[in-house]
Amino acid sequence: MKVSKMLGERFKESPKDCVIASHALMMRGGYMKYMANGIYSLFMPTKRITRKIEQIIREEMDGIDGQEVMFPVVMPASLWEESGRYTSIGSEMARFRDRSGNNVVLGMTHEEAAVHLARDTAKSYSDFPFMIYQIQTKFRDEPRARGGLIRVREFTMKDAYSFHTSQADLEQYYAQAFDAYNRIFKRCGCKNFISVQSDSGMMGGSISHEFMLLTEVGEDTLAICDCGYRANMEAAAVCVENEAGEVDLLTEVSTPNCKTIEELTKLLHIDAKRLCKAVVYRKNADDSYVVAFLRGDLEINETKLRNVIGAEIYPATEIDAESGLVAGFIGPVGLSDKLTVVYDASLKGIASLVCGANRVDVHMTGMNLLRDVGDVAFVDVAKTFAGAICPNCGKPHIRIEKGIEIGNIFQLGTKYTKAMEMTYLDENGERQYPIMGCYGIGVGRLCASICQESHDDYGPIWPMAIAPWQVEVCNLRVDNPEVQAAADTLYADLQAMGIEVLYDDRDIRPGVMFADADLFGIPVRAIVSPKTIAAGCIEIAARDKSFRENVPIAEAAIWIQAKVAELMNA
RNA sequence: CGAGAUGUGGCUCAGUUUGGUAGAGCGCUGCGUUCGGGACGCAGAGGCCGCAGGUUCGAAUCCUGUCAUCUCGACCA
Repeated sequence: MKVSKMLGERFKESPKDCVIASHALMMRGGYMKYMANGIYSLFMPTKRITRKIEQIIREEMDGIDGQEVMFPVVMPASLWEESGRYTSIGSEMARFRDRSGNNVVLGMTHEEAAVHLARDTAKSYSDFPFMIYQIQTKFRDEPRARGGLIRVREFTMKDAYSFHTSQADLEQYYAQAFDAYNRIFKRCGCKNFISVQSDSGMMGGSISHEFMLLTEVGEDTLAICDCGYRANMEAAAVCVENEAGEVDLLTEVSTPNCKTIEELTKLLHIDAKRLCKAVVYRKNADDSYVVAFLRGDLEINETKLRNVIGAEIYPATEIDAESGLVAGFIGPVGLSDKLTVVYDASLKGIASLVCGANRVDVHMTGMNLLRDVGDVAFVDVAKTFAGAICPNCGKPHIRIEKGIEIGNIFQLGTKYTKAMEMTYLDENGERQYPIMGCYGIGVGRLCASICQESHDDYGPIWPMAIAPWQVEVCNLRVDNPEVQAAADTLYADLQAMGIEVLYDDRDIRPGVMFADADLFGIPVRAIVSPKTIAAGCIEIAARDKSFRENVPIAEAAIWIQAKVAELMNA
């Protein structure tokens, strides 16, 4: 490809709305064009990168016996009504009517379509297991797109669905998919990525993992321990150690205008770890109140709370008087039994707590949960924190990092096959529901994430395996016949060898050409210029500055070919 | 959906306080001089100042509404 013929423009200055490096560089480098919120067109270099990523994904999916299929983008609402998600999913799913007035949806995930495709053909246990996948456009009407291709509304995704006749078989395949994912990200050139335990969210199911590229600009927060424990903050279990302390009498104390943990600790001269803090939420469904009690120094993890309650909730900013709740003075003793109340395990084992007395300006000391409330069931709804005790090794070594979710795998179970009546006959002639797994990778997000991980101030540094081209030939002086001839020849020779070459054949100043080359981020650069041609050489340099050599013209193409091969296998 | 900020040629911005012929740099076109890290000179092209109302002799500038974008939060396979 000749740069002179390629559509796209590169800029010296970052577009003002770009906040993270990958977004700014991909806009500056002419990789994509903004069309609407979370919707972009991709220029040729990006399309070439994503095509390579898709090919790597394809090879690895085929490698674990995946069958590539294609599901529809537009699906009838009736299919989604079967699974119950037509109503359970909110406005992030785009819905409209076709010309006949039928409700249809734009696919944002394809479990329903996968079951629909498989349920009439896989009728015998001998048809199992199998995995089907596709690489296709998804539309999710996200409340807030950001970070360029990191979070968009329309994007390309590889989504895979496996079907099994036993949990053991699913788990065995899940492990294979896990390994395949590790290979995919490694082959794409990701360096700092890990897998973490995750919350299953709207997908349902039990066990799930997310693959995270560790980066400061990541949207997800992760709890990591040196022992190997890794979890998304949303799913991270919290363990705390409590000193029991002395049992004391339940006593009311006057605490005028003392509503916060900080004020209480100062007034009563106690550690926040001795406080029983109340956090109030309301259920989306009926606005009823949910009160969560936890240790004073901790915070609520709303995702875990949501899972424990089994309902959608929102923080209660204002509290109605008839609820019996007195903001700032809420305690477990004598609460209305109409409330949903949960106790976090962080309160366990403390003999004597300070809590609200459910009256204005009054707290209680000496509260003992077992004695004063009863044998409460403790749950885990606290948010983990740096220095928390690792649920795996028991040491206080949890650290918090940020990551971008580049892929995920779920053990779905029978949620969809049951809801949509997909059955098969087992060895005994009995009707059974297949067990499903699903596996996703966002292609554009992966591309942007790799840019985020691998760039400098001047542009992306694409790994060889996914670089839009393997080599860029810079013709530094088109007005010099010797240079022109050598550059033309090198371009032709490399192409004849099957190497992917971008040829900058423009009549521009060297500084501009170098700046653009940095933005192209192509791993190997051949610079043809009067400076080295006089000595019969072409300069060959790495985008990441790992090498820079003058190679005789006659050997340049072979030299480059070897270098490309070396970097492909790196 | 709440709070804040911003909308002026393709890009980055000035001009808005105090209303008076729409500006700069980069980019683009032509000519010339240059040529190893975003050169220089000359000559050009390109803008209903987000949109809609209003105030005024006169609005990019003041008022009202609205839309969009970004940030924080909410939300999010």
